[in-house]
Amino acid sequence: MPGDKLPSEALLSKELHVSRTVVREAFRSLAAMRIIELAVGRRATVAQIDHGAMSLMIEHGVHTDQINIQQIYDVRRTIETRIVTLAAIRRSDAEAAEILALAARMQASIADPAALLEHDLAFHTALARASRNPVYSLLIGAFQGITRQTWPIGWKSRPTQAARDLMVTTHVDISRAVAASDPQQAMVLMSLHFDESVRALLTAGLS
Amino acid sequence: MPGDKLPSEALLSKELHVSRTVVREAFRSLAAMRIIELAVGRRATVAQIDHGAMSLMIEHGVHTDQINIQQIYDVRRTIETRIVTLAAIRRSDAEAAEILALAARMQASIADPAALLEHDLAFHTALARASRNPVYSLLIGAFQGITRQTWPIGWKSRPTQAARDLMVTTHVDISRAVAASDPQQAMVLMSLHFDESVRALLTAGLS
DNA sequence: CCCCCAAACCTGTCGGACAGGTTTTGCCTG
DNA sequence: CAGGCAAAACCTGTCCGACAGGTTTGGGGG
Repeated sequence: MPGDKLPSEALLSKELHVSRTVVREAFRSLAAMRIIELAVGRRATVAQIDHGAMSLMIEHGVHTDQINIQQIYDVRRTIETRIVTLAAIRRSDAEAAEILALAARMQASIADPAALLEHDLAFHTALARASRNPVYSLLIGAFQGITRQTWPIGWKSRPTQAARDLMVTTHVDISRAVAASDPQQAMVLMSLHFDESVRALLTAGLS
Repeated sequence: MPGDKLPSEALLSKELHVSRTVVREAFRSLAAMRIIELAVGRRATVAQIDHGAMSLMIEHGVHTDQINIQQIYDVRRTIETRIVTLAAIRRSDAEAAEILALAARMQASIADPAALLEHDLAFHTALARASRNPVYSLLIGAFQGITRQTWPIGWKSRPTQAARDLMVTTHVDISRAVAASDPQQAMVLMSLHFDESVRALLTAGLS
C-alpha cells in the first residue's frame, strides 16, 4: 500500500545477488514512474499515483511530433464531457462551491492571462476530482503540462473581447450546471467550450 | 526526433560536472518513462511513445487500491465509444479488413479463453490505431495490462453460452459497422458492449 | 571500390568509499 | 516506570576506478 517501506538497497542487493548499482537503477526507474518514492536517508516507499511522469510522456510525444495539439484536444474533449457529466451527478456541495468559485476567479482575472490560465487548469482539475474517478484526474493532470504550453496560443487567437468573454462565461455556465446537478446541460456546455477551443486553435494555424 | 542520439554518458558527465553515476540514473529515469531508449554499447536514443510505462502506472494504481476496475471501465467506455466513431470515419480499407478479421478470429476462438482475450485486445488496439489519434492508442495500450488481468473475471461471469455468444457477436457487429463506415451504429454497439461488460463485472462482485 | 578486422568507443555491472540525512537504540533522569 | 536525549546504526546520494562485453569506426588489403 502507498507509504509502505521497501527493503533497503543494501539488503535487496544482497538477496538478489547484484550490486547496489543495479538495485539503485531499478529504484530510479520505479521512482521515475512514480511507483515508488525516494528520499535521502529514508527507505524507499510505495507512492501514490501521480500525473508527473505521464505529463512528461505526453510532452515528449508532442515535442517529437508524434502527437499534435488537435489530437490532445480531441481526447480532452472526449473525457471532459464525461467528467462534467459525472461531476454534475456526484459532486459534493463543497466541490460545487469550489467549482463555482474557480469559475468566478476566472472571470475576475480575464485581463491577466497568466492567472486566467492557472484558474482554468484548476477548474478542470476540480471537475475531474468531482467525477470521483481518479483515472480522470490522472489524465487531466497528464495533459496539464502541454496545455500550459499551448493555452496562450488559443488565447491570442481570441482577439476580440466578445470571444474572450464567451470563453470565460462558458466556464461560469458549466460551473452553474454542475452546481445545479444538471449533467445534460453541463455536458452540452462543455462540448460547446471544446468546439470553440478547437476552432480557436485552428484559427491560430495549429496543425 | 525519435532515433536521434544523445551524448554519451562520459561526455555528459564531463560537461555537467557530475559523475557518470548521476548521468546513468538520469538516463534510467528517462528510459523508464520511455522517453529515451538504452542499449548496450550503443548511445542512448530518443524513443517513440510507448504505453509500457503508462501500463505499469495504471497497474500500480489498481494494485494499491487507488483505482478500481469499474473506474477503469468507465474511462475505457468513454474513450472507446469515441475511438470507434473516429475509426468508422477514418479507417483505411486495410484497417477495416484487419478489424473484420480480428472479430472473426474472436468468433473462431470462443472456446479458448486465452486466445479470445488476446484477439479481443488486438481488436481494440486495431480500432484505436484506425482512429488515427496516437493518444487513443497510448491509452488503450495503457489499460491493456490491467485488462489482461481482469478479463477472465468478466468471462467467467458470463457462464451461459448465450452470454458468451453475445459478447463475441457484438464485436463482429462493431467491426461490420466500422467497415460500413457507420460511426453512429458503431458507437451504439460499443456502448452496448461496455454496458454488458460492466454488468458482467458487477455480477462477478468487482468493487 | 568493397570487405574485413582491429582499434576506439560505449554501456552494464561491480566494489569500495564517504558525506550527509534519518531512524533506532539504549541510557539516564525525573 | 515513563519520557527525553544523545550516540550509534542505518540509509541514501554521489564519487572514483575498473573491467567485461557489445557496437561503431577507420584503415588496410584484396
